[in-house]
Amino acid sequence: MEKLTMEELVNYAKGYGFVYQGSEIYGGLANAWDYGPLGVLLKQNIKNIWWKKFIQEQPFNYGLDSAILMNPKVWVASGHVASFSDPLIDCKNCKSRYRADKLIEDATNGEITGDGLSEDELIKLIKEKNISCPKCGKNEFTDIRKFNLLFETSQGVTEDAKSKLYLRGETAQGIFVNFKNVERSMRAKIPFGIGQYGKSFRNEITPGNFIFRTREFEQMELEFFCKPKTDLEWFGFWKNYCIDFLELLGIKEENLRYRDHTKEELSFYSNATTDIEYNFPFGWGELWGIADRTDYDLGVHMEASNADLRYLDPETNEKYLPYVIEPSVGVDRLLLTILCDAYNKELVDNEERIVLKIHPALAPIKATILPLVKKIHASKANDIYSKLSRYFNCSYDEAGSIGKRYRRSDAIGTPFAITIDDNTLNNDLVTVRSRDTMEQITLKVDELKDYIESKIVL
RNA sequence: GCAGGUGUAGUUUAAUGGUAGAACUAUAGCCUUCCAAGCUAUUAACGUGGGUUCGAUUCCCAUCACCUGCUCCA
Repeated sequence: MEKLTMEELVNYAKGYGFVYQGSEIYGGLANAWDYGPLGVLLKQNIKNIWWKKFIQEQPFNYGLDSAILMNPKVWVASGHVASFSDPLIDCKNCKSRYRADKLIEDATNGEITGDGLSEDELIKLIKEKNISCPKCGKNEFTDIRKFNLLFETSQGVTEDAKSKLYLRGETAQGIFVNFKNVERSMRAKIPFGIGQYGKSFRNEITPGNFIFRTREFEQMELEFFCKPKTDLEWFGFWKNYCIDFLELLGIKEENLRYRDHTKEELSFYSNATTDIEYNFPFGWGELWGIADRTDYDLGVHMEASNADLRYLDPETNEKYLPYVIEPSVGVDRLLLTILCDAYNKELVDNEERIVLKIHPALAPIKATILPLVKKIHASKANDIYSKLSRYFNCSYDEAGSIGKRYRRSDAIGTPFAITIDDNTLNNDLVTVRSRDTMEQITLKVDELKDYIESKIVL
């Protein structure tokens, strides 16, 4: 197959009800996308499988659903209010845009870092050092404009009572502030983890590439708390666990790569970070970041809130601030990855067939029920549909030739097509046709539920 | 945010200063006992807003959205 283009994928996603452009009839809203009937099912499946593998099947992990609106002090303490606002500066001549601190850093070959400097200080430095635009060489810059990556909103009904709030920029902070609650109420012992999924919001400077980078997005985050000095061991454990997870979902290995951050790249608080990248139609992009965040997050919250977030080890009576391993992934990115990876075009008898080869556990529709001849078999087919849809998402299709209906279900990744014919009316036997192999087997109607359930468990 | 490109049914496209033709898809019916068959009918489009003009989908301007590159990227 030729390399899939983003345009083709966007058309496909729209045409089959996975993802639509947001607010489309009003001309859209930049980088806003809505999930359609199949998209929402796929997304739910992704989240459920993540929850199953990262929470349900891990005896030491707990789930959480924290609020999107939090006390703004959380975001001050976490550093998001300060470092989420980049000091941006434009070249008046060629209109190129730079981050003022980066500009200084690059121009001085790293001798001077712009970290922690005020706007005035940055401007002063640029003038003093006679720093010029790397693109056109002129040194006429605009004033610094702050670009806060946190969305702001307000709470309170009257103007006076208005108080500024932020929409959360990540779900992780909701976990950190609940660390003690979970530890106490669940009698949790280190090491243990807290995971949740939910929406986050960032005023990205440059969103784009379909649902890869949007301003409203959904994350699945796990914060795993462990004893200091065991952090690198656990980092390795979760890194491998994430890689295994992607393999389990059937993501092709050749489309994945793992990039360990170098010392220079690491955030100042991080001991280790690995990016799992996927080869998207637009190039390699970060899918999953696994970071050893040390005790940075709990530390800043302990200091800012005055709450004692230390853990008392019941065996050694040591009191310490746990280290945190954070394997955190974007739901939308993972969904995009799954669509790109599973999208196939095949020639069958010189006719093109679109097949979405996703794992049956991810498939939005698990089985489609097809009466071979509408007039004769529709009633029986409806009975079977009612029966099976109690257990999983099914569809029913009586329009067009049987081959056309097979193709339609292939295109949305439905793993099984169940055909009802005279053999069903007389002997309770149905034909089950597989999406991937196009092979057919005959089953008793009563065996259908167990057969399909056995294939959709991960 | 900058530069370039694109914008006609769901998709792919045609033509035109006098409001648009098709193919595929879809829907309904006929036919049909297992891989996009056939026949009949039907729905459906000039991104939005201005301007020029008797008249604009077409020319001009603005805007919006998407694509590519740059920049950015917790």
